[in-house]
Amino acid sequence: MNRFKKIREIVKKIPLGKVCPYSEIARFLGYKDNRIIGWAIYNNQDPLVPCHRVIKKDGSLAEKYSLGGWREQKKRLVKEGVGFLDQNHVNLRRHFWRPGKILSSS
DNA sequence: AAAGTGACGCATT
DNA sequence: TAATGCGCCACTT
Repeated sequence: MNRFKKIREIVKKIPLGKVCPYSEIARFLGYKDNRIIGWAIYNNQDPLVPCHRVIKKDGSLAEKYSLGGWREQKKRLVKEGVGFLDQNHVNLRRHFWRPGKILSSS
């Protein structure tokens, strides 16, 4: 049931300085609809959920970042050391992370 | 209770 | 190459 909750749990596990695409989270949890990831953190006020580390698969940021738009999101990421190739494209080569890493790291 | 809405991503046209 | 359609779930009204 609480897929949203599950999703947020995953998002919480994204390490500092890393980013994770919506689709990876969805796939990890067995969901076919990537949109639910965004919905799960839409208007999310929980500071424990680093929703700014969740991005689109091509590295671009969601335009409707709830806490101030993608520019704010970018600011947060840069602050964590995440590099950008373009104005709204994360350097996935360096900062890509996927939920599966939880398994290999523990 | 039913319908609308909402941070995506891929296949097809 | 760009635009459109589908997938499919929880929350709000």
